[in-house]
Amino acid sequence: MAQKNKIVVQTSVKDESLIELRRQQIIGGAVKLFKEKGFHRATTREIAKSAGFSIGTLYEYIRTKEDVLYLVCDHIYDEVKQQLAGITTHSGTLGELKHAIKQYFKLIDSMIDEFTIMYQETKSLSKEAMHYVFEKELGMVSFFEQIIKNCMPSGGKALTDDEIFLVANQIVVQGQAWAFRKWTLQKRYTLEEYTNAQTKLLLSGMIHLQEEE
Amino acid sequence: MAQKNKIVVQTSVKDESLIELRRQQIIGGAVKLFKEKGFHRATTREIAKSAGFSIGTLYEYIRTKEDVLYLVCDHIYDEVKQQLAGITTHSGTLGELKHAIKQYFKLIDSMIDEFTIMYQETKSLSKEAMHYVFEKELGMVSFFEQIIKNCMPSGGKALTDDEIFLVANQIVVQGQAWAFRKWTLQKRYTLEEYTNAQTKLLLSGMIHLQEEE
Amino acid sequence: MAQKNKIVVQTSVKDESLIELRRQQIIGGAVKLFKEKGFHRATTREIAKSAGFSIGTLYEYIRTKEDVLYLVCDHIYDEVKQQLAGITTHSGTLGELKHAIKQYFKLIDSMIDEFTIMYQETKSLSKEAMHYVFEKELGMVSFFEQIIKNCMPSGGKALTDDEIFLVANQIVVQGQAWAFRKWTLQKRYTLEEYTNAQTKLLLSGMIHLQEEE
Amino acid sequence: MAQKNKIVVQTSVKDESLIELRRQQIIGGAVKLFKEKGFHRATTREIAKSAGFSIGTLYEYIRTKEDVLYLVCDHIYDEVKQQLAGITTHSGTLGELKHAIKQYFKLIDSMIDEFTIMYQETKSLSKEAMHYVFEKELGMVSFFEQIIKNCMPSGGKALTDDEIFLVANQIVVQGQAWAFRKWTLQKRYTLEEYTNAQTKLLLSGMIHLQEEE
DNA sequence: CATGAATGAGGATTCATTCAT
DNA sequence: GATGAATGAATCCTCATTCAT
Repeated sequence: MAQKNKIVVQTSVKDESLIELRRQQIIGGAVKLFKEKGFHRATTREIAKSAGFSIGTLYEYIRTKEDVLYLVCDHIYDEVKQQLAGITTHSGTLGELKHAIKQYFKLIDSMIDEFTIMYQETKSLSKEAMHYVFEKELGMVSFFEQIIKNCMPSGGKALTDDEIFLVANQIVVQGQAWAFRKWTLQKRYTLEEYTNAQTKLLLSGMIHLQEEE
Repeated sequence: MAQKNKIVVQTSVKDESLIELRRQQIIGGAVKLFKEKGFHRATTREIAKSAGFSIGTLYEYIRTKEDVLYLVCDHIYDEVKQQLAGITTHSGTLGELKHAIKQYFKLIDSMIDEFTIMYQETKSLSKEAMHYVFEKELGMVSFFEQIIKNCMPSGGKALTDDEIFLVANQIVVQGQAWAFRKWTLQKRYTLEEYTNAQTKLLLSGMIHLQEEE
Repeated sequence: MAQKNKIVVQTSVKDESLIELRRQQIIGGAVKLFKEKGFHRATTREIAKSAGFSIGTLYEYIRTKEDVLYLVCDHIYDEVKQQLAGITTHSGTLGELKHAIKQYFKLIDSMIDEFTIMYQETKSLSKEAMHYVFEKELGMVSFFEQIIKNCMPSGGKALTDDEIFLVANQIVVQGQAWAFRKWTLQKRYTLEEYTNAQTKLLLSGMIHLQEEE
Repeated sequence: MAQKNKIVVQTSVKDESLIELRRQQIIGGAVKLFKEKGFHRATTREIAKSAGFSIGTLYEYIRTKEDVLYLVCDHIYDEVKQQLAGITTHSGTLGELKHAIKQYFKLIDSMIDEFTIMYQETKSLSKEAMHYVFEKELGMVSFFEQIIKNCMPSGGKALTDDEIFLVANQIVVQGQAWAFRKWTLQKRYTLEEYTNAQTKLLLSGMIHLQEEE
């Protein structure tokens, strides 16, 4: 999940720590707003207000409205990256994979609004920013690919790279599914139950994959 | 996947068959446009033009721009419903499930634009329309629930309803994932390969689910 | 109240009696509608519907939307003219004036909607049509001028033409006032009471006018 | 003519004195325009231009086009209120009434455009705003009721409340009549002459009212 | 004669962005 | 650095009018 080419959102303000503070305010305000009415229906005035300052000030820290969306998306990945980074025990056991999944699902649940926004508004980003977001996506997939590769029981036929890729995708997607479909999944599962059930299903499938042939 | 309370998009035109024709034109034009620039960036004038007539005429067949989005969403489900309806062989075998998945994935691949639009713009619908779309979603899930229930090998411990629900959700979500992530999945898999791999993984997991305990 | 230069509303229909019928329908429908929402807020579609036929048909009997307004205004004056024509007893007494006022007020009360419309929408007419309406107004004033002139008690100093004109205007205006201010006048007066009180006040003032000097 | 519940026209601008300034500009521009083409035919762009700024700016000071009309109506009453307030000498003589009438008629003559607009476009206001305007109307009537009550010569039978109300209405209406009918009245009377003649007629009638019984 | 589908100019309103204070 | 008033392009939607059937 290496972070490269972070796109720079231009500012006319010099004080770096102030920039950081204001951006946190912008992101916070924007997330609340975007969740409620979506990126397009939220006005810059509202974003500024929700962030706690005037439009004039908002525009001291961003160049265009789209920047706000990018800021939000970027922030999510930073968070994800940071959180997942601390997970891997490098024990190379199935337990590690289970743990990673659990943490990932937890993370998503705690940032449901952010994730929902990101996946629904991504296409409103410029090609450049969209590309950056896609890269982050791939980073998450390869994070899980790595763990899977390391934890597969050494005995038996190894999974092919493509199979590992598929499973990693599954994990990432099913995590996102919790964000998008919480409204219905919740009726039957708590996050914990959902996590366990998905994990069981996934690992079970994964382990028996080679035998099926 | 029973269809209930279809929301009526008001028209000031009386000729039913003309309405049908024009709406097909609207949907066709809108899908092309929405895919390209998203619902919000597409103007009503563009929609009309893309449909092949004037805004005036467009507004004879819809009430608001949102109606166009609803028309698109509704059309997708009608298509899905119709296509899937012809699938089930009622053989009650695993083969039936495999077949259903295959057809569903095929269907999604053939309507990728429409699906992408629907999932990204859903929140721009009115509460009422959104509810209707959600219902359709649930319809698809229960379609697969039904097939799964019927095809599980009779021997062995039966899956619980919640487990069946989870697997059905998996299928629906992984189908959608093909639409959203085709850009990356495609690099490694053709649709056929993706379908096979996913099916194998899923069935494998499902079948061994009870033994794991 | 001589009627001159009636403006012709062009028609593409030949049958005279049909034209008459359709126009009555148009006027009837329009009055109802205009009262409710005003000339500008009423659409031609609504007018047609309210008249009982399609817009296509409506436009067979008028050239523009304004024609409808003119039709309504013209109709009112025709009615007023016809009704007042039968009033004058030519007795040349104060009783005649009283009677004329009473009938005029009655007439207005029975056509309140039409009058209200006419006075509020007049300026939406073309210069030409507006001029025609103004002429009709003057016709009404001179109708009363005539009666006043004839009924003044021969003894005493005669009223000047300007004074007669003023009184005639008073009558016309107070009649209209009943239409515009019925919402408040009604709380204290029935039409009959209002008529009597106004008449008393007016005649009283008129009669004593010369003595005041 | 107590002023209650002034309806608030929402603004997104905070500087109160700027609001006041801009509103005066809006009212000024609007009156000119409305007089010329009526409320409905005047576009918001024209209003803005006539006021001296862009539509964007116009909409910083109003919410809807109707607000402009309300602003105009409200402004008229404020003017009337202020002007009439300074009139009453509280001498309780007929002279006071005469003076009040004279001032009122003068006021109307100086605001002919505004009055004409108000009476012709009132029905385009929302129920709420219309109600407010009606209230102001009543305020004017009771202003004159008060003066009449105080100035009637103490000898002789007193006028009933209903009669006073009627006379007050007369005054208000005949003032308005000068605005609506200036086009014809002017041919025979200057404002001064009209005022005198009307006053004479009215007072004459009023004074002799009781004797007539 | 009657119908109603088609048209598109026109109008109200919004909102991202700028810039003087 | 912060503010918020000003701007006007852009957008949704309406509706008078026409014309083919």
